[in-house]
Amino acid sequence: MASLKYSRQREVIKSYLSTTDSHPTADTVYMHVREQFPHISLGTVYRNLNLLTDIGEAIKITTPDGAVRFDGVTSPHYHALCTECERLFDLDMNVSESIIEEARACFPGTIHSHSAIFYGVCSHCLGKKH
Amino acid sequence: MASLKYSRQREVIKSYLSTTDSHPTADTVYMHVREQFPHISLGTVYRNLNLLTDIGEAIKITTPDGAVRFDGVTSPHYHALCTECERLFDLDMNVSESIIEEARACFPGTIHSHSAIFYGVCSHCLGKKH
DNA sequence: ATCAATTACAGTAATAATTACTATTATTTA
DNA sequence: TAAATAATAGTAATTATTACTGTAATTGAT
Repeated sequence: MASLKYSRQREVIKSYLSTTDSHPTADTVYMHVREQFPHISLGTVYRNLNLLTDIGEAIKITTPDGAVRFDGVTSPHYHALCTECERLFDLDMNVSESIIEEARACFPGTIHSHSAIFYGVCSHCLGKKH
Repeated sequence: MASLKYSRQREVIKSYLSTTDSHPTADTVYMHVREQFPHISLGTVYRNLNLLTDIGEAIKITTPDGAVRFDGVTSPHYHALCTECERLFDLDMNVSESIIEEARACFPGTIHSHSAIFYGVCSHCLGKKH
């Protein structure tokens, strides 16, 4: 019960997420999806983004400035945030097993996952200086 | 110019942060600080928490559910979030240098810092089960 | 100590992001 | 094809945070 029903809106949202690596916010998703679905409502975008996150077909990333962004790449990976342009990048880097072991060793409980964000300046912004 | 002026309110906020490791939200800080300062306004709490963060006397941590929490411990450290009770813990664990090196190796830009949160179940919640 | 300049405050209004609600529409099941 | 269920659009409500404004506190110089 409470089974998932197909919806064209959700498919468009999913497909948009799968074609971008820009880690869009809900509002950005809304703007893009409206091109194919002019009458979609922002609430529908929110509901589906959260739903996709719940069923593991998207990842929700909250950056320190409070912005909530979505990622269609669901395999565990780290991110880099450019502190100049606020762009968020996927890092093509293995998730560290040793850091999990270390964390487990110093936390009196269980640890099942972790996330990390690296802060820096992207090559694009480095090029811009001077 | 725009120099910092003493305020008793800010001192009380700072002192509260220094005596707790509960990583309170702005609202929680507000509630506690009001015991000593019944007429303090929530805006003052927000302004000072952000100010303290800006001058490096506090750290702002945003958890995936969007909650913004503050930490009076300003030395770099990792956190563990209990997914049952939502409590946030400081991890007494060295910040990994190797993970920074790895990240630098695969990001075409500079990296100056990073943060990590581990997700799991704390000992208190583990004890509660069954 | 007093005064002028500046910063901070309390209290309130405004904003922004997200969620909740409701009547209607689309999808699924039988 | 009809009944049951879930999803939608559109709107209202909620929550967290910031902005505004007149007053109060702090500072630095006389």
